[in-house]
Amino acid sequence: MGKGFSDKGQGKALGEAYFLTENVLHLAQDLLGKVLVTCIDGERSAVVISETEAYEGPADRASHAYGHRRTRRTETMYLPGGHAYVYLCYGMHHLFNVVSAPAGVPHAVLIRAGQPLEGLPVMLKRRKMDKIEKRLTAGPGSLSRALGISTALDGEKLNGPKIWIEDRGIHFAKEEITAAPRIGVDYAGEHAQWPYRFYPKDNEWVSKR
DNA sequence: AACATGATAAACT
DNA sequence: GTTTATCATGTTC
Repeated sequence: MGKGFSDKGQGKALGEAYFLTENVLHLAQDLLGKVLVTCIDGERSAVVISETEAYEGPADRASHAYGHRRTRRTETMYLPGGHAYVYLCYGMHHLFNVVSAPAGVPHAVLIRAGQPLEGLPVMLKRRKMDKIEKRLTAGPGSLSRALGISTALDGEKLNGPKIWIEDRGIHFAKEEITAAPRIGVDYAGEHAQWPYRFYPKDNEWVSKR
């Protein structure tokens, strides 16, 4: 069951300024409820963001940019906020991150799950599914697959025409958000326990409780 | 060799 | 229904 979010009201695409904050923990929480829209090969789809993880660049052992590491892959994270960082994980999953903070500060927010909002038929087709279930858009790999996001979008600006984020007025207060350790970052030692993963309390469109 | 995962199957409660 | 194990897969370091 959904919360019955309307898909009628068109929102306004968020501009670059929104993504320039260095407070990536706040941004990760503020992105909950925002609408992630893609238009790939003319096929449009959108979800309400329902699970995020903050990666605090240089200070965060779980981040690809820990210690200001610069490689061909991580170069995207050093772009100014408002770009897409998409990389291949485990050889098959295209994980989508929102680059944040000013140029040179490699913070990012991993988008882990969303609630389907627009383009359900094309999302089902991309996922090779025939009916809607939670796993359609839960988990970063599944979400990207449903939205048609691939590493072809790495470094793309989040102001369209292929991918952008809208504010349609859905917002969660801090008390409505659960903070928990991030998934799949055990290699990061103590940093793996940091509560940098966020989702709205009682939201069912979350990859793991 | 490691990796910010997901699908599946088998063996549980 | 839930937990647990296994493995597919390819880029990066």
